[in-house]
Amino acid sequence: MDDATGPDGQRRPAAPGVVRMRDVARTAQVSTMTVSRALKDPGKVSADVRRRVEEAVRAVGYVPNKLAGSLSSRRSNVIGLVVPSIENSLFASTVQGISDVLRQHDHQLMIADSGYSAVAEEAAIRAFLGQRVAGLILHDTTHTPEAVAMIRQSGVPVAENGTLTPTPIDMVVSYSNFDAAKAMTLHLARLGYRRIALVTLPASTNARSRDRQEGYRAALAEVGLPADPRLMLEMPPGLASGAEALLRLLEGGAAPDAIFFAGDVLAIGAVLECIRRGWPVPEKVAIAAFDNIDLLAHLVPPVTTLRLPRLEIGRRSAEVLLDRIQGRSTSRVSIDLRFEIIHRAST
Amino acid sequence: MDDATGPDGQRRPAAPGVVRMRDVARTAQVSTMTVSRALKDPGKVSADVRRRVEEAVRAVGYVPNKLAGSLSSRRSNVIGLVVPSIENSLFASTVQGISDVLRQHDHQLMIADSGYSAVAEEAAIRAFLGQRVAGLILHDTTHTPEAVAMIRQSGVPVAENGTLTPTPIDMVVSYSNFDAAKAMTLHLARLGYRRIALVTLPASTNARSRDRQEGYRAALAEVGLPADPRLMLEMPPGLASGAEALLRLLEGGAAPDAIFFAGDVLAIGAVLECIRRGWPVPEKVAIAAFDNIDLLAHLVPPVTTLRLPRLEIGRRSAEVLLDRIQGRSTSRVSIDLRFEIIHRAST
DNA sequence: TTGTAAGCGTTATCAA
DNA sequence: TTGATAACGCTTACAA
Repeated sequence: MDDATGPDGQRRPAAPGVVRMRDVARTAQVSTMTVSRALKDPGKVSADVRRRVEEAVRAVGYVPNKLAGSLSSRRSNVIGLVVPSIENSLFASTVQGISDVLRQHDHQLMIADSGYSAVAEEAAIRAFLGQRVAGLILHDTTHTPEAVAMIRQSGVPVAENGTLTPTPIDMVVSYSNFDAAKAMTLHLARLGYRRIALVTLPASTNARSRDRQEGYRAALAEVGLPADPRLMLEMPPGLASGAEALLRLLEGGAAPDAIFFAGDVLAIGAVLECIRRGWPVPEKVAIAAFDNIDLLAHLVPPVTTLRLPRLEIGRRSAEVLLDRIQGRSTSRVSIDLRFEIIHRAST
Repeated sequence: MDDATGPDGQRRPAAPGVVRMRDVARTAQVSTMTVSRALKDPGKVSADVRRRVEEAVRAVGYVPNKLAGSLSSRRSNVIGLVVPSIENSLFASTVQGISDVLRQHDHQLMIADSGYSAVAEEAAIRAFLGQRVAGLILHDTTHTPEAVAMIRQSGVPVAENGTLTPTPIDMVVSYSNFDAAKAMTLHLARLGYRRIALVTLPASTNARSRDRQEGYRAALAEVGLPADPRLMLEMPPGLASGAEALLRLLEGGAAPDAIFFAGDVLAIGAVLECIRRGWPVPEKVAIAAFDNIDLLAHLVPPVTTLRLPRLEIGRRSAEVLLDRIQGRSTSRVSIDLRFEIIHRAST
């Protein structure tokens, strides 16, 4: 057993309370290797040793150093997650799902946000790879070429979440924004609406918005409704934005009979504006939303929307990563999770 | 310069694409130490070497291994955060604030949620200490004794966020739940309301709720209003809960003229219930909320509430930790951030 | 079942 | 300004 005070090398001293495996080993009268075994694979040591080690761990207050462990074993138990915005509560369920699964499997979650910028995402990915994460979860599906190259070179498994992209880096776990927007548009058409407007977030920087626009157009084509460009609007996120979109559409020269708000909290802003003005929904105009925000069920009237598998996306993403990390699978899965239309009084 | 293929020790092979500092060193024709210097402190190497190293880094696609770096330097750039719930959007702003500051200072964020359980919080803290985080941010201010002991022994700086506790482990960055609840209650009294009800989340497990109840009582005492126990309610979180609280209070035998919802989205649920029933607010009953959720400003009527420094709490927490980590400060600060009453039409 | 030695990829230290 | 060497605290590989 070696001594902590080396002959010369005076490094930055460890914090006073820092306990190393060798301290446990000394207390338990065994080698560090035996401590290591007793901790990770208790079946491999004698009952007596196991007991002594456990006791020593408690006595000295030992917390194993994962940095050293991971460096040595070349194995990490940290997963890196990049979301466009931490503050946006739509992503919160997904993060919760990821966190739940990781906790059960003794893994940790590192999180960063890109502010909807691919360049910032690249920086976050580089930092995560520097931390030698065992896997990555990315909400966005568009990345800088450098980011993709780094990930490929590192060999780290990746799950992408934002939309069911046909060209994933590795694995995708999502629902189809195209299918979802198409399904809701068809639903509105089936209810008899003929002038269905679509409001999305700006599509130029957002693959999800683009997919939704295409799904909407596909639905119109399918039922033989004309695609009036005056009925398609792109708005910034926010409640006020939804109200503004409503007014612009209704007071323009080509008023819709239904508006499908396919983004953020736009629909809520619109319904509140209707309440404010005393406009009856759906008589004045029908309103549909895109996400199962709790509030939509409690608005007046309750709002028709899509139930998206946000939590499940998180859970499954974590699961497919763990499957790969723990060698249970080598396949590059693409998981299409299901959505559902929740019909309520607003349409 | 040594060779990667050792004489015998056949460990788990590194991933194919993994590049080490020695690869950069070989390419740039310098020692690893010089590469290390060129990367961390470019001023300490010659311009020529700097250029060669930079080029080599790019050529081989080198991403420094922080695990090895932190192990060797005994310095980490990871901060651990434990929140009660990831999904609860009230914490999202704080997380965003933390993340913003950390990114600017090249630090990473690890996040875990405790599900409002001190035992789960302890497990998360143990895991973080195992990762040798440089600092901890805890939303809760009540912890298991073991958790406190571990943190103390580790010497890691901690910032607590939930309420302005008089007995922090180390540092606190928060607002006073007592003062905030008191201020709003006084505000209602000043507006002429005489039967002011308080609805909080269950106080038995939540220090924040307790502080708010005490602030409410203190305000009543100060203005000489009686504290009618029938006017104090504890409810689980959620929109439906708010509606239920409203009905219970108004249809009980001791109807209030104002209700102060000091928790979660309770106030929103109550206002929506009023809209549903056509009850005029504040004529039928005045309603005040506790948090600056965007939606409150857009409801009908807009709801009086408190502007709490959620984002700022995150930013300041990260800042005081970094101050300590980087040796700019040794003091155990306690920061009382300010709140503000936003008076709107609902009261 | 237990221990010894080497090495994980970096940085601190000291010497040149 | 640069490099050689010894840690950092753990686990792998192998020997006893």
